Amino acid sequence: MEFFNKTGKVAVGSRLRMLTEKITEDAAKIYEVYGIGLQPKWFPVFYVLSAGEEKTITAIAKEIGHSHPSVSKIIAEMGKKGLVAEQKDKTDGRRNMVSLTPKGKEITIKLQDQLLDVNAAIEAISAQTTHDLWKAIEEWEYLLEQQSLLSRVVEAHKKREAAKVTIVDYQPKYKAAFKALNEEWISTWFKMEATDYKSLDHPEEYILDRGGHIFVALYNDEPLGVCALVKMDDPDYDYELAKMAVSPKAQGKSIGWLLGQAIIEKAKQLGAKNIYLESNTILKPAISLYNKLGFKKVPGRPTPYERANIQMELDLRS
Amino acid sequence: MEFFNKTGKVAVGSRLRMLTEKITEDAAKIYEVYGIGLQPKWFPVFYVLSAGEEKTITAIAKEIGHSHPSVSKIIAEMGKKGLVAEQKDKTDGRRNMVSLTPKGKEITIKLQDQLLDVNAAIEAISAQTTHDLWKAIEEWEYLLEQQSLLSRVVEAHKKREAAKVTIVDYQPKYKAAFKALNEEWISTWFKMEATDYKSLDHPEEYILDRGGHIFVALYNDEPLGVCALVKMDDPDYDYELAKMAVSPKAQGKSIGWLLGQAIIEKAKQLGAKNIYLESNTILKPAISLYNKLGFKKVPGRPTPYERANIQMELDLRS
DNA sequence: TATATTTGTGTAACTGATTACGTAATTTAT
DNA sequence: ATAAATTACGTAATCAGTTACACAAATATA
Repeated sequence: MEFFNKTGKVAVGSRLRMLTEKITEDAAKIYEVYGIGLQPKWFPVFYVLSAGEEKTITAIAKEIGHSHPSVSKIIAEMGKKGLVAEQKDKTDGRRNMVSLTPKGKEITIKLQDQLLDVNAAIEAISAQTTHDLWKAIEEWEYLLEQQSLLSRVVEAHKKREAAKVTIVDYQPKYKAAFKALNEEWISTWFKMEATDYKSLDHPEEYILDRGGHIFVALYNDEPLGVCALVKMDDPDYDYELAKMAVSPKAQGKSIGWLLGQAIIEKAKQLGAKNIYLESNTILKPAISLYNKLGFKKVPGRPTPYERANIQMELDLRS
Repeated sequence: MEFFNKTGKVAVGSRLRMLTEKITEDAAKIYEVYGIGLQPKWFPVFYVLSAGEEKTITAIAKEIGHSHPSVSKIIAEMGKKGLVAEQKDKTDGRRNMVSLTPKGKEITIKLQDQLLDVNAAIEAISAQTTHDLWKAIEEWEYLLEQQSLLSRVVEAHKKREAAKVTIVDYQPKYKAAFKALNEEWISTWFKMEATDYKSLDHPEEYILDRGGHIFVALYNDEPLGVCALVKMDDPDYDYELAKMAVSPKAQGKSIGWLLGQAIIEKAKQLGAKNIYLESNTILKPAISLYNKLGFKKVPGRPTPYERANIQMELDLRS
């Protein structure tokens, strides 16, 4: 299919479907040629029953990977043709025990030849290919079980978006953004406190001039995230990670992560032995980000903020 | 899927279907996440239209490998959402020209990002596999186009059946079969002639004792085919292939082919320079077999048989 | 022991494709 | 110029699966 060369691999789904269709179409004809009176779609069910044991509908469904209504329907159809017998389980009234009838077993024998021939034909095709379809499917099944396609795509999206984000040093022109981004989340969850106004209205005096740093995350030259590294006057801690704020419209771009990384990098450059932070457990994504960055919870300390109910630290020496 | 390890490759169809399903299921979710308002099944249609040109329903169907009703339905759905516009062709009243609306074109741009991410995710999966699914599908598509699965299976069947056939030298116990098998086809198509009775009732005297040979094809020890190599008293020809007969219930076992091969082999051993035969053009499969064996039509010669209307020879020296 | 939860199954409705068929417009052949 | 064949396309029915839901039976829990 010329078409698929253009679209690229996004169309694996469509392409797989078409190959599947072609094969099942021929499968139907093959069953007809051998005149066994078995519908191709019955095959998986028939196959598991051919071992001889009685099985329940759900057990069959689980084994062949179909939904149970699908098996239920197939069994009904096969029953009509006299290939299977259904019987309620005596000890468990819910169970419908299914097994092959003598007529069904007869077909098992006839089917052997067909299976041999189909297998031979498929092996012959495989022998002519340099890429093994069977094994490739197996690998895909495994990998998709590890992580779904969806979450892989989301991951790819984040990675690509993150590449568009640049982290830069604070400049006076970002003053408004620094305040606005912080005010946005603070007033959403809590209310602005006096200490907030001090540092947000005067970042130069209260943060930079005292040996701190501020980073700004730009996306298309627009400041969508900010974060400060504040020098602390404390025997236990050198710096505090504070005023981390990311615009809600910039979700999924890893801005928080990139800002955190920049802050940690800067602290290391400054020879800090650790970083301290205060937050609130109501801010789940924030706490989860801090965890990912390596911060650990520590016992509470005095704080000027009402909203702080959790303290964390990152040890830079380990 | 454990199940597929048991069934062997007969179940490629089922297995492919399940992988396809898993992928398309996630595809649906992916479209949802990106919030583009495009249904996954619309993608192929959307894609070909995104080039910008107006296209007819059937042209799209052909390009993406769907049936035209499928495209017709998809276009109707997309039309309802205002993504495509339909317009009757002025010069050809049958044609329904379809193109993207401005709204549809807008989506094209939004879709770019999604395609990038999905492609990246799939490439990431591919990178982790040792067997390339994409290329494997391509190979299968190609090989199935060359020869359908059905005809490959039929071929495998013939080959397997042929392996069960053994060609043996004539023995007195096959005398009845030699006559019966020949009488069967002769009286079906023509009527038995005096010359027939001579050689069928007395094969030893009329064929073997005069330097000829008879081969019998056995299937499960049952004689289902016979053929004679008769010494000729003729300056042009050494031997005649005659009394070839295969039971109609033994179709698809290549018995004719195997007998023919044995006869030719024997003639070569005997140092014959050629083999002659007479037949009737009404016997299509026989003539086709003789052709496959290498016999060529030659001008008519005197013959004791009324039914002969074609003569052929095989040159063993070339 | 009474209640809640889980399990096994069947029915109904949906889905994304197909084939079959009908109709109208166009093209080809006589 | 007319008849026959082909082409474009829509509608209906079908197919092989699915999910959603209902209900009874069995099991777990308070």
